[in-house]
Amino acid sequence: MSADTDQGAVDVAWLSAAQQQDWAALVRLVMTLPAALDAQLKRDAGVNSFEYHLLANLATAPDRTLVLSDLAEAAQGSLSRLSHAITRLERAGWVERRACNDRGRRVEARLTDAGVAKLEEMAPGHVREARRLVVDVLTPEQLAALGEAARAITAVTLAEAPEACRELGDC
Amino acid sequence: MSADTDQGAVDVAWLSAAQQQDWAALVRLVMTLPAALDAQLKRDAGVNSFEYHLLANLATAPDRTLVLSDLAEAAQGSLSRLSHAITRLERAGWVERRACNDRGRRVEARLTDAGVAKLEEMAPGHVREARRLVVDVLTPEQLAALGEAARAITAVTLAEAPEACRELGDC
DNA sequence: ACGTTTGGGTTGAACATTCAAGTCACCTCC
DNA sequence: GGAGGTGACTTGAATGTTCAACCCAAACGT
Repeated sequence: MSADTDQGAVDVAWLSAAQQQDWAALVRLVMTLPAALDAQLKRDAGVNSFEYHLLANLATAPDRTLVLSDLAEAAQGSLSRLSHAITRLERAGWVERRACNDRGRRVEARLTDAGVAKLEEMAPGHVREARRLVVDVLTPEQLAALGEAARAITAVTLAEAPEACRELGDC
Repeated sequence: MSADTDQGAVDVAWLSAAQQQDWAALVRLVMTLPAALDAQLKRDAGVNSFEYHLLANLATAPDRTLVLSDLAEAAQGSLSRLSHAITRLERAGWVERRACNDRGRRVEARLTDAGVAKLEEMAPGHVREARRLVVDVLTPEQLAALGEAARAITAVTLAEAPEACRELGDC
């Protein structure tokens, strides 16, 4: 269809049988693991994993506060997605927005006490799920290898994520 | 909040520093890799990865045809999500629905010739992206280890996926 | 001083996904 | 031979995400 992206079929090396197996396993992983984690959070705490990550990121930030664009980068989401999400969290009383007098038009989000409480309430269940689905089903060596592979891959994907390119100064 | 799920904070073993590192790397992986793959497909072919998987699954099925519930299971999505997605693909002319005279109220989806063409047009780009983001950044041993870990994890997550429990006879 | 550009956010409409309800065909069991 | 189940979808409304447009404040250039 789109005639401009037609370097199309020029000689793409296909994958070996073993590579295909591993690729397929990875695809199944990235399809089912986030879904499972999301389901647990939704069921037990009524938040989705993006919102969870927002709260978690704020909790570890100095003064439980972050400028929105930094938070967006940390949680790997667009500013728009973040803005909508913060609106929901604000409505729930877990974070509050406030303009920072600093410079420009920046806004920062701060985790409220209720937000801290909420996070402390749901963190154990989340960790339990992380153990049950990942940590406990792998040997220590397997987990280490998985982490290493994940770091190698995200070295590429993070460098290209529209939100994170500032970190590497390449855009 | 929900007082019934309150085995809450009872003594959850937290993760070691190394485990936390690996867990965090995995989380970043499952946040960014699907997003990157999705973006490539959307940009170059105008479909999302769920739709791509539907077409790919149909392409390898006998007579390029699958009963919807089997397809939903294969692509790890709810029947409802599938139904909406098939409607879109049908509108684009890449698949067609037809009742199968078989028994019950089953419906099957068949990949049309246009669908085959579309898939052949976009597969190379997708494979190239898979190489670029995953296969080529890992050593063969790392890829194999990743595949192994992924299989261990999905052994749990797939067994619990509401759509896939039939396979293991546990529901 | 005054336009222009850039950075940082917000907003609303379009689109995708989920959730709950509804439909229809077949089966089973009084 | 109806009454109630069950399996396999469909549908519409609610929710979440993306996309494009917009707004405002500060910095830059002349």
